[in-house]
Amino acid sequence: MQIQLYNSATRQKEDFVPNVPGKVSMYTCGPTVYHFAHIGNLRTYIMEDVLERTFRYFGYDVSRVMNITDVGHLTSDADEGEDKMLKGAKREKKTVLEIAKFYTDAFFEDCRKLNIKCPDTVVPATSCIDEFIKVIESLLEKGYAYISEGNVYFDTSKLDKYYIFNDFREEDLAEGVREGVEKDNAKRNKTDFVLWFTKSKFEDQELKWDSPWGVGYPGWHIECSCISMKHLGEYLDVHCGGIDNAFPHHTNEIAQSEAFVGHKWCNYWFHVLHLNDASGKMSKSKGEFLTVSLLESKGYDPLAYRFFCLGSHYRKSLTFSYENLDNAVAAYEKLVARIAAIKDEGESGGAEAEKCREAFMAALANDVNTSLAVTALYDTLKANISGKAKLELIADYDRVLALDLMGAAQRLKEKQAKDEENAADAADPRTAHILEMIEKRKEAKKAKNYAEADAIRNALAAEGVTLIDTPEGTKFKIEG
RNA sequence: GGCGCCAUAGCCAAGCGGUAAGGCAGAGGUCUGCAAAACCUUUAUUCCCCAGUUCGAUUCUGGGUGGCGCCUCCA
Repeated sequence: MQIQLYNSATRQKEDFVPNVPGKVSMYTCGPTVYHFAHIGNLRTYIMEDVLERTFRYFGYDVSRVMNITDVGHLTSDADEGEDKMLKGAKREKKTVLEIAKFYTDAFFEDCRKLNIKCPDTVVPATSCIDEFIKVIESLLEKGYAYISEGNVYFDTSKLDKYYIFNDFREEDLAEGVREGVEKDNAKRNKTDFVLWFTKSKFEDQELKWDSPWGVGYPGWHIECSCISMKHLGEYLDVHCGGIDNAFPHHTNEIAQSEAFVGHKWCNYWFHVLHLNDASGKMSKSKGEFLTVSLLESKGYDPLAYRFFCLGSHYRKSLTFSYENLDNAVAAYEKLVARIAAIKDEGESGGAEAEKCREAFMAALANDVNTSLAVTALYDTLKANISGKAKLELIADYDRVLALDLMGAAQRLKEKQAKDEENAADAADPRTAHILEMIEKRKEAKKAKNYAEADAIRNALAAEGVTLIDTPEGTKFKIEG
């Protein structure tokens, strides 16, 4: 089955054809590690993870690279013109590299909880300074870059076509739109950007390296271009990132990478739209700082958040609210319970099962339509096939959805089995107590003293014990 | 100011020229003394508004309205 992907560079859905048959090279812009990631950042990583898993599901051999931005950059959330990394370091009285390490670990811990597969190759920007310098030197040699007031700039006027994702007109570009971003008079063109800084905007820039142009640090865009080319070569299949990076970051990456290699660099651009809250774009400094840990502390399973993300398409902005999350939680728990109730019996596979699988694949092949893929999962649950075939399919789908469906169902079944075991274990004092109450309630019911019966049920409920009346008698469930 | 994306039931959301998927919530039912759980049934004469193209438009075109994003380092 042919995968189709929307390509931001051409603004249309295209057949996905990799440079090397059967192999996909994939680059993902990673986090800037000066603070915890919020769940909006993580939405992008979840959807990129689904993309990678989709490629693998379709049999591609995927090489995926992600950078870690541990070189300081201008802060923009509540911008005070201070280096982000340094700001984090000051806040926590640690060195910049300690901060980077701490938040890199925290990022991958969040990923682990969300079942986001760690990319094959993760590269901190600070480990590639030599590569950055080499590429910048080459760009200077080729005439695509110039030195002005100590900094090295990329000369965008040397390009036939600079804008890729938006059709801006030069004169309409507003400079310094964001607070704290000042107009740089050393640039020849409005759109030129820094490849190497020697004059830090910040007095106390901490991380600096020697270079042919003096002690300084690399510009932001060069980092991704170099890391990608170093690990994935001159021809890249897919480049991913949040939509906010389309301009200027990805536009600049294309400019410098193609100027460097002298030919087209990346074929497909995969941009994930933002998670918003009621007031708009989520940020680290505005409103509640929504992290995975915060959700966990409120009792939410991180995978319920993943399920929430899967319910919508990556190219549509998504609005977060606790109401919406609760909706996803209820749906996720119900889904797991339905899977746990499936009996593993009957024939595996079959023509009908294959139809289900094809519907699931078709959803993914259609520009990673996760919402339809989830629908395909529900349809499989309802399909007229054996329990065994259903379980096989669900386990198979979960290679992409990564909702730990089988694991969660297994744990639910074990819990149910344990509850039954507890119910049978009259030697346990708590169980003995519950059984005694159930017996009393039974007698009250027999005597049609329903007020008494309900009082007993309520008393047990207050202890976290839920009674379930079944034709075979009263069973109970202990919370937690 | 410019550029881009989006608008479908109470909520989330798919579909994008042939007469509105799916999920959550709700309602009704089976079961129950009543609940809970489970299961079954059900829930948009209509897709922001106005024109146009068409035999036919939620889907295409034009014009509005509203929301969101980007415009030098936020995913």
